[in-house]
Amino acid sequence: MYTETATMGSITPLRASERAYRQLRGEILDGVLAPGTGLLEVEQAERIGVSRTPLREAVARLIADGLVAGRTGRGFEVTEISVDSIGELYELRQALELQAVRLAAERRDPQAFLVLREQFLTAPELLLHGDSGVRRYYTLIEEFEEAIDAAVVNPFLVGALRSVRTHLARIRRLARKNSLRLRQAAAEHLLIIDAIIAGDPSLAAHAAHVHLHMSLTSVLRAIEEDALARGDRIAPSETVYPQISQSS
Amino acid sequence: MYTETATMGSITPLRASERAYRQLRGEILDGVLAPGTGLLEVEQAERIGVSRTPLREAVARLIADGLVAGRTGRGFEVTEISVDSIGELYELRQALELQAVRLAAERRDPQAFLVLREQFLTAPELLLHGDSGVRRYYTLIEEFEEAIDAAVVNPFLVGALRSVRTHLARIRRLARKNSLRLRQAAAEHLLIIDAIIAGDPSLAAHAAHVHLHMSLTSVLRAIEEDALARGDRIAPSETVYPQISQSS
DNA sequence: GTTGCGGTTTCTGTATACACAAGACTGATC
DNA sequence: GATCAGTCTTGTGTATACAGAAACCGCAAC
Repeated sequence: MYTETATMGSITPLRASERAYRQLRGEILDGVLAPGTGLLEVEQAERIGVSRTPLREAVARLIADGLVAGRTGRGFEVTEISVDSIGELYELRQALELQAVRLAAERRDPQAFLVLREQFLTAPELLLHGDSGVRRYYTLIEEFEEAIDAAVVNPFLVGALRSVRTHLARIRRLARKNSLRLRQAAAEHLLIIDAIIAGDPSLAAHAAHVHLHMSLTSVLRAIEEDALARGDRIAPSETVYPQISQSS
Repeated sequence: MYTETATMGSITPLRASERAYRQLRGEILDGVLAPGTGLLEVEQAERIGVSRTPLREAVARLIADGLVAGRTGRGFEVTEISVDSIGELYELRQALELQAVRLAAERRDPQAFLVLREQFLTAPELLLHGDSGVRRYYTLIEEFEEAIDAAVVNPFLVGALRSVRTHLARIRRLARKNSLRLRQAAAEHLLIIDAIIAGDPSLAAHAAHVHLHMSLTSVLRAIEEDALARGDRIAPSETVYPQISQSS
């Protein structure tokens, strides 16, 4: 959004602030910088190899993204992800994605989604091919999201969606999905795509609603199982939807 | 969100970057800095009375808000508001506000909305009292929005709503509403409030949908009338929804 | 043992200086 | 007279220096 390098692939030396932003953002999304980690300006500036000025600009952008929060006195810290915040994020996600697929169904270029449809049909087979298949599947999801963005046109809505996807990327790391769930998800996506091709906004929205419900349920269950496997004590009454204290 | 001055009213000297941000933001929202205005760092830093470093931080936040866009070569500029972008903003607004009132109806504290209800009942009377009445009415709207935010709880959703409201503030300036429309709007708000009090999410969402539709129609008509009054040539076929070229 | 106060240290917030790049202007040549 | 090239101006991107403030540590008193 800042530096247009559309013509050629990042031949531009890239500004220091942009480098710092991308590196920090990447490290936060990959979990290298764990939630709650306290960061100091000088320390990070040295590590990344830029001076404090561009680093501060990068941090300002991360704060705007909601990936980092300014601490009162000392430095800044990577924001926490609580189970509550996952539910909250999905409430926003639902509002945005239902609207997005609705508009996409009204305005779509059928051709683009017909191509996507073919690819999603091969997903179950794809997911039998181990880790590389899973990666290929995730690129497919990205192409799907890009097709939606292109069909929706609306920059405000697309911007809000991008923000949500940033946080989703962090959550995905928390609960790596099993391949059974991924096959289900592919089928759910196929339904949404069919509705969009058919130009049926209402069906597209309802299919997306179903998908998001399944997705949230799966994520929460995976997190819960991870917690149990690590031996965290969870009271029996809370096993279905464990309530963890909320930051923010 | 940055500086907590909850205890006392802005006794804190306030950081230079924060001052620059608030001043620029205020001037953009009030239209003092018109859309399309080109801004230069040195020039603005001098005018506001801060050095370039905090000014750049302020501009970075404004860019994140979508109020300002970086120009390729020279400086930055206040973003344009096209008629298309108003429609697009309302598409996002609809997604967010319908979800918000839905959740508010589920989670609300009835007491807060009963108080609001009483106040909104007096709105038609209030709006007979000229300009001060109109200002009082707008504070009422703000209280309504705050009550929704409090009832929704969800920080992600509330954050997205705040962003939308920022852009709405600019649009309101473009098309100052007549008092007839404001009385209608008050009645529409009352319906939403009643639905929330009744704990009926679906009714609340539908009432909000109606309100937004009326609001958008009114805004577009007001802008069109302004354009005609200024003598702008609009082709007859475009009178209902004039299509103006889109920035962003 | 705990609590309060003061000194010290470290970190942020801001200003400023410097380097590099992109336009603009001027002069020369065709 | 027009066009191109070189220089010059101007503005951003970055580094760094300085000042003020907040946290930490130690000491002392209760």
